[in-house]
Amino acid sequence: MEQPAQEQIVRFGKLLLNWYTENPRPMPWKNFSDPYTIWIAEIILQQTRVEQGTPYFERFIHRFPDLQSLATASIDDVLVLWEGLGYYSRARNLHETARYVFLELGGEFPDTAAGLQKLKGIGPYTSAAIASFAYGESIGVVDGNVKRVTSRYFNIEQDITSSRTSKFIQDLVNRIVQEIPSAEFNQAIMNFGAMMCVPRQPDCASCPARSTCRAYQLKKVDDLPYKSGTTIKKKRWINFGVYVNQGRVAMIQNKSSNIWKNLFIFPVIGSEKGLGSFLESSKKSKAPDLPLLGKMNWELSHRKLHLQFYLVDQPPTDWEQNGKIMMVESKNLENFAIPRPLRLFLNKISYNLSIKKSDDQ
DNA sequence: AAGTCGGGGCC
DNA sequence: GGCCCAGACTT
Repeated sequence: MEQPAQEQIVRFGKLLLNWYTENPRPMPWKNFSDPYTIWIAEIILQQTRVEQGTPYFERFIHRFPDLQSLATASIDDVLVLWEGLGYYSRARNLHETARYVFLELGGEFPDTAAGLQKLKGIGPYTSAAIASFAYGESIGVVDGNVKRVTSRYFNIEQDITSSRTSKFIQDLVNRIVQEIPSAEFNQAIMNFGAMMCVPRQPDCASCPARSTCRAYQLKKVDDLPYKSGTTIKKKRWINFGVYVNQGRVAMIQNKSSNIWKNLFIFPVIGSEKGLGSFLESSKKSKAPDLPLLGKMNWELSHRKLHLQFYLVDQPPTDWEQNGKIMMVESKNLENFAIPRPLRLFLNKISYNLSIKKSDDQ
């Protein structure tokens, strides 16, 4: 496919810019222009809706207001703030990059997209976002919004998950920001995708771009963007051992799997290797002969987990699972980063924990 | 290019 | 139940 003509992309850019001027969308990180704050916001927003990420951004900036505060913090403290947001490697890379920029680069971020993209956790999208918003570089962002809006407006029929299509769209928006201020255009097209050109049932009747939108003219709005088939989620079964004593709960930091890496979990029953061995095989292990406290199904982006929680009545001396088991006071659990399903389970049994504790006293 | 990384909201 | 979200990294 060939790039659209110059006058087409300029018209497109001006349409979106006009729409953006009349439809502002206040977001807390727009009050900042420094690369650190913009970087934090963009990492939090990766694969995350603005509504979901906003409270995390507020808490994060309050706790780590500048590069030094983040670079000198522990990864466990960062993960506590990240709990519930998912994709925890983002927090790990965030912390590592903060330390690198603070210690090795003298606290100064690279001021170009190419330089920024060398940092861990910063890819094509985030480097372009920081470079345009913080430094005014003429480079376009390509995220899910941009792929959807451009594929519809210009009738791009190629699979948007392919790298060739991403490059085509990157070249397209890069041409636009040669003519139009990059920061404004990037903000405009993402807001336009999130508020007007939405994935399902967009309100094309009130869209200011419909008269020149190719998908609208061809009645293909519902068919674009095109995406190749999705992979099925594999099932996994995991049995956790819940050991409670004097109001304390046995927890262990997960080092054996990339899922929930460095978060704190219950020790896993039936494997000395911990969580990782269960996530490798699809076998449904034999149910242990123990009291079942609860069951829970939990879906990740690529796994369907069947979680079972068993009550264990003996100290977990033989559960050395690539880490050290610690007895955490129930009151202190909030200071640990814990996966969502386990946190929900803990909240459900917290009443029993306190009962147990008062019984012992 | 395909698989791996979370969790929530919407239909 | 499937899809999408201000994606990046690994294989």
